[in-house]
Amino acid sequence: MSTRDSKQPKQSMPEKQSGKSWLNAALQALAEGGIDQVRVEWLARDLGVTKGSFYWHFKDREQFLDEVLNYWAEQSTQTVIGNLSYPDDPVERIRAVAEDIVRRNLANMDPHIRSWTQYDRQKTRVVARIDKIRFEFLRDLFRAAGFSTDSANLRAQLLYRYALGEQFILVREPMNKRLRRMDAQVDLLLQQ
Amino acid sequence: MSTRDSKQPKQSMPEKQSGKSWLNAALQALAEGGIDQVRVEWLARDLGVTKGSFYWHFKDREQFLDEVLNYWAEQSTQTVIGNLSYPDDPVERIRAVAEDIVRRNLANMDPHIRSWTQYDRQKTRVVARIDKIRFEFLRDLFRAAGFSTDSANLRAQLLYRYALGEQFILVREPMNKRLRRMDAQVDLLLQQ
DNA sequence: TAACTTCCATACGCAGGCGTATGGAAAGGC
DNA sequence: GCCTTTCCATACGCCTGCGTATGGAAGTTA
Repeated sequence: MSTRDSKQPKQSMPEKQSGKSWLNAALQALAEGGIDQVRVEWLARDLGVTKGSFYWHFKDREQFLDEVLNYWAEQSTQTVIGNLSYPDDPVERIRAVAEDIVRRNLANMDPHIRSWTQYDRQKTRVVARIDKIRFEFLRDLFRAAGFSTDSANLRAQLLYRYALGEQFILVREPMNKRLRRMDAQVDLLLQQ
Repeated sequence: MSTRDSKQPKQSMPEKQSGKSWLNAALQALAEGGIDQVRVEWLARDLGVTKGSFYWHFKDREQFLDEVLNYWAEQSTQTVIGNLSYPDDPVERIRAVAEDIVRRNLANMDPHIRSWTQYDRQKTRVVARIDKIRFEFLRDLFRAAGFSTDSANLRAQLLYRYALGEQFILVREPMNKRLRRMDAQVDLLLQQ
């Protein structure tokens, strides 16, 4: 799996142990200032170590960034599917998901990930895979709410891309107003 | 207006004359590979000249990029408002705009502009101004189509952000399929 | 305690991209 | 026909960030 061909460590998987802190630092830096801020020496300073550490854990910056994307993809699928301690009624689930989208707006990595990966075919495909998973999840919600496959597709696509677009727009409104608006928009999507 | 304090040229406004080619080259490079590809030496190579030209026309890269953004903003408002040789019926105008969004998807600068400006307050505000103009245009279309102000706001926001999100997603479908889908989605938005 | 592994510090070389200094060609003005 | 202005070429210095080489500290194993 790993490209590094050094001897296998004795314990189960200690490779990720300290490498993870680099990955987390990268995601944080990415969210704050874009991929341009993800520089090995800067991350090292953030982590209180030196480049020596980085180049022990990772081959080079390029491979590191690949791992960063995969790392995001992993915990991204986990979050979407894991966070589903949602209500039982499908309509209410749709509302809950929509509310989640609005609330987690600022904490969301999506716009940063997309802005970064937009110009790399490989990375674009990784993101597309995540999109597919999320879309199908949304579509199934609409189907469970009683919509036909075509109808559910339409609504899920509309909602998902709407949510994505939302994140790229500067919004100044207070949270409760945004939530009410989102609610009204979901109403629209729930019409037969 | 201009920050350069050299003597005023005799003719009306020749300053932009040759500077525009740099701005256009910048937009093209931006669309192809992101802001990272907008390097003065690379643009120079694209234009068949050297850096000497660049630093005659512009103070430095930073100010140049500011001008690039303003340049985009200008022709962006012109396009949105100028392209309105659209039909008379408001509903048909909405459809026409939606179709335009789908068709010009690839040619659109928006995702590249946003990916670039996302981490700069000043630039973000410039983009927000454009967003406002476009949104109000869309909202007025829905109002003209008979919707209340609130209702039109809702629908315009939904449509605009949907269109924005669309551009960040890798789409593999053929054009006519995408157009039909967009049509069905506009139907949804046009329900009372 | 000697050897080995793991993890990081230090120091350096190197390339790329920015900006500047300077000269020069072409095109008018007078 | 000179002088000025406009525009660009050439050449250079500099700084930043990447990667590498090497050593060393702490823990582990035998």
